[in-house]
Amino acid sequence: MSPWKELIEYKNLSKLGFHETLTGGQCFGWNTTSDNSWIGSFSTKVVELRFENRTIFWRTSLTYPATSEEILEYLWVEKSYDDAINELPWRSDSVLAECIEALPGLRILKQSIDETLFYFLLSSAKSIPQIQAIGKLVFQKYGKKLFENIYSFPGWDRLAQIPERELRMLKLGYRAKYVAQTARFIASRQNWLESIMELKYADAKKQLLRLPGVGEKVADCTLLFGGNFLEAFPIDTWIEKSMEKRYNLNGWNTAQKLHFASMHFGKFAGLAQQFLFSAERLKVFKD
DNA sequence: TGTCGACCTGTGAA
DNA sequence: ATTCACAGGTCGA
Repeated sequence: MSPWKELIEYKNLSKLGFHETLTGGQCFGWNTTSDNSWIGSFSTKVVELRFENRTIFWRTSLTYPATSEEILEYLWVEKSYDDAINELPWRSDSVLAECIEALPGLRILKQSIDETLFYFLLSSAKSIPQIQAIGKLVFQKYGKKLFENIYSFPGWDRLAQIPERELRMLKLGYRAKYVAQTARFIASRQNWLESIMELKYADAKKQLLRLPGVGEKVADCTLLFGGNFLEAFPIDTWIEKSMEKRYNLNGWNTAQKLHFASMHFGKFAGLAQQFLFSAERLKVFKD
């Protein structure tokens, strides 16, 4: 590992918000190394981050290094994040205001779409630690070793060569079929997944829904966390409860809730979603 | 269009 | 020890 360096001093960031960003279920490749540090990888670059006195420090692997610019981009530490927060309707929405106040600096990471799709194909009826665990088994067996205990995403072309039964042995359960079939779909269409990012949100979502194992929720997670579509608003069980309880949307169906989210939260609805999700999960509200 | 059970497996509470 | 519900869902009837 390289020596520690200062990445940025960042006053609108809390340890909780940062921790939740890295381990709260939008990504699955980070592990805590101490009370205030985390190690993980993105795009085959290995990085350790530390949060201290409102400052982020970083160091990187010597064989798979990242630059500070790449880390800042991955973490969405840019003015556009502050602008996005500013555009959310927290001034007139006390629920959202409370979430943002409780989790300063919570953000959407800029992950790669292929790896993000893979993880969320595994996500149904699994807890966050389990998604992380079974994902890691696949990385370990078919990916490249980047660092002690850190392996790379094997890629869809590689996954397409693996029989479903072999994936089942890695504890994927019925998700093995989703991964195997999706891998074959993607591998047989050159540049199909990457080209989705050039589309408009609605069209990109429509394309992803063609994949086996990808329903509305997984499609939105993939687009929000892996495609930088910040208007995507994944509705999972937590958000479902949040919208019914906090916004009195009992009896509304999914399409109606999505419409509400789009109207009320606007083009950064996905960021709002992350605040609502984490606040609900971490029990920020007294109920 | 809306509802319901099956689908794998692990974990934690009763 | 054994059961049972539930876990950031999707699919097909």
